[in-house]
Order: sequence, then structure tokens, then C-alpha cells
Amino acid sequence: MQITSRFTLATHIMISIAYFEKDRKVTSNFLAASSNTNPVIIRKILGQLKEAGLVNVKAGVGGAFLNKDQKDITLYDIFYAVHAIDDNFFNFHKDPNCQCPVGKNIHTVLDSHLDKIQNAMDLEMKKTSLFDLIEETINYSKD
Amino acid sequence: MQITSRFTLATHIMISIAYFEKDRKVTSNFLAASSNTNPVIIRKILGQLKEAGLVNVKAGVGGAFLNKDQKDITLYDIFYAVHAIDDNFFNFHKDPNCQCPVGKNIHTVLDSHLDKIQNAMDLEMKKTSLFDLIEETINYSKD
DNA sequence: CTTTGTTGTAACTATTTCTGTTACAACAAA
DNA sequence: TTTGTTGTAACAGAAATAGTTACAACAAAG
Repeated sequence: MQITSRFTLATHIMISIAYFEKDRKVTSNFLAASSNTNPVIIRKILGQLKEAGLVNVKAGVGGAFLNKDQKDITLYDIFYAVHAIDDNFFNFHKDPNCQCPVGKNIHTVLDSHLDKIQNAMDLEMKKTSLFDLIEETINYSKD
Repeated sequence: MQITSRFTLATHIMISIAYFEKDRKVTSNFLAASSNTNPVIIRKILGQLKEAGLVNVKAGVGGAFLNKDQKDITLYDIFYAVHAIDDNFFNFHKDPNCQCPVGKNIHTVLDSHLDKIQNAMDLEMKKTSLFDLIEETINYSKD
């Protein structure tokens, strides 16, 4: 199992918008060329990022723009914007046997621990902002 | 996207073995009944748990047994034993455009942050041992 | 040495998800 | 009206998941 590439692709998109929006019109075609994917896939992801309030997209004339300060957008926001994971991250086997002391309590026993695992991920994702990523991108592209 | 139910199922199996191995023979049929799944699925997972050194399975005569102290087995061990995630947890879009400053550096920029996210998960999973889970199961089954 | 219950594994199926594609109506501005 | 773009529907191939049937290999007990 892997986290869908929509997440890294969406992050690529967000960095690109931030990096280029001042200088040129950032269209789905341009983003598709930068990420080497399909314009339609870009548009679907832009739709999800828009729905999450992270970007604006100009219909007709074209172009995508950040809708928040770069420091107020984190990997966490992007991750959940593209629904990288379902509402329930951890998938339970269905209908464990209620007659069995283990089967009867498996949900109650595990749930809090699983929540903590997902929380740990979330917390770490919130530590990295789009601003950080763009700074690093600019630094690396100097070479 | 969800983490495969093999993870919670394997955890169910581990708790069941620890809970019952003193009193009865813990076969794939018994475990299938407790978890309400198929004996073959149980055997496949037992094979993975065995490969990871967490359990022993007696061929022919039957029965599964813990191969480590309950305090030395954590959710982390079970998670990776059943290959709940691939070697690369985060999936990148292939061949981003090297001509683009964003495409050229996306891997370098993201990799360390993604590693930290997975590390945060790992660290949290290591905090919960099989011993903890069995204690909780016993406590809950008193009611 | 035969019977019994079990494990390990192969082969197959159905369902779902993911990534990518073509096609086209709706739209905004020049 | 033309142009370039977005939004979306419909489809396809590939991969993963969960589940099933079937059966050879095995170990112990009678």
C-alpha cells in the first residue's frame, strides 16, 4: 500500500503556483508539463485544492492562484484536500465474533491507539508549510 | 485510501494467540471463527508473522504460539510484518520535468519531510505493545 | 501404517482504486 | 466570433484487496 501520488502531485502543483503565479499564467497545461502528467488529472486535483480553499482557479481565462498565505498552508492541508486517505485510515475486518473476548473488544482496544498514530502523522505534516517548501526549492535551484 | 485490514486482523490474531495459547490449541480455524474471516487468510497472515519472527506455527499438528515476550512486540512490528505499507510509503508521480525548477527539485525537497512523517507514525506505533493490548482486552472483558 | 486434523500454497474470482485518456460543453476575454 | 482554458463525463488498463476452493505435505495418535 502506498499513499496516492495525488499527494506529492498536489504538493508539486502548490509549489509551482507559488513559484510562478507572479510571472506567468499557471494553467493546467503548464502544470501538466512541469509534473509530466495529464492536464485533466491536474484539473481534478486543482478542483480538490479549490474545494479546500487553498487555491483559486479562473474559469475561461485560465490560471491558478494561491488563496492563502504560504505560511498558512501545510502538507496537512494538501494531504487532506486530495483525500489521500479515507475517513477511516485504518481498515477493520468486518464483524469480528462477539462471542469471543478478543473479537468483542478489538475495536474498543485498538481505536484509541490507531487514532494516536494518525494524530502523530497529522502533527508532523502540520510542521511543514508551503513557505518552507518554496524556500528549499529556490535554494536548490540556485545550483 | 486505507491501510489494509491485514493490520488490524494480524493484531487481532496476535492478541488471540496471547490470550488463548495457554488454554487451547490456537488453529487457523479457531482464529478464523474469532475474527469472522477465512482460515486461508489467517494462514497467510500467520506466515507473515512467522517470517517476521513474531510467532511459531506447528505444521501438521497445528497451533500458533508467540515467539517473543509480549512486551517486546509492538504495533510497529505487526504493521511491518504484514507489509501494511510498501517500501516507499509516499508515491511520487513519475519523471517530473527536469527543465522546471520545481520538477527538478521536488524529490529532494519533499523526501526529508515525508521521511519525518513516516517516522512519526513508526514512533507512535512502537509505544503500544502486545502486553498493553492484552491488558486492555482483559479489562474490557470483565464487564 | 492408517486415520485425523492441520498447515502451506496454488489458482481463481470479484471488487475496488488508481492513473491516465478522449471528448466536449461552458466560459471569459480579446 | 475566435481563442484558449476549465470543468466534467465516460471509459480503459493495471494493480491491489479480500475472499474462495482445492489439495499436497505433515505430524501425531490410535
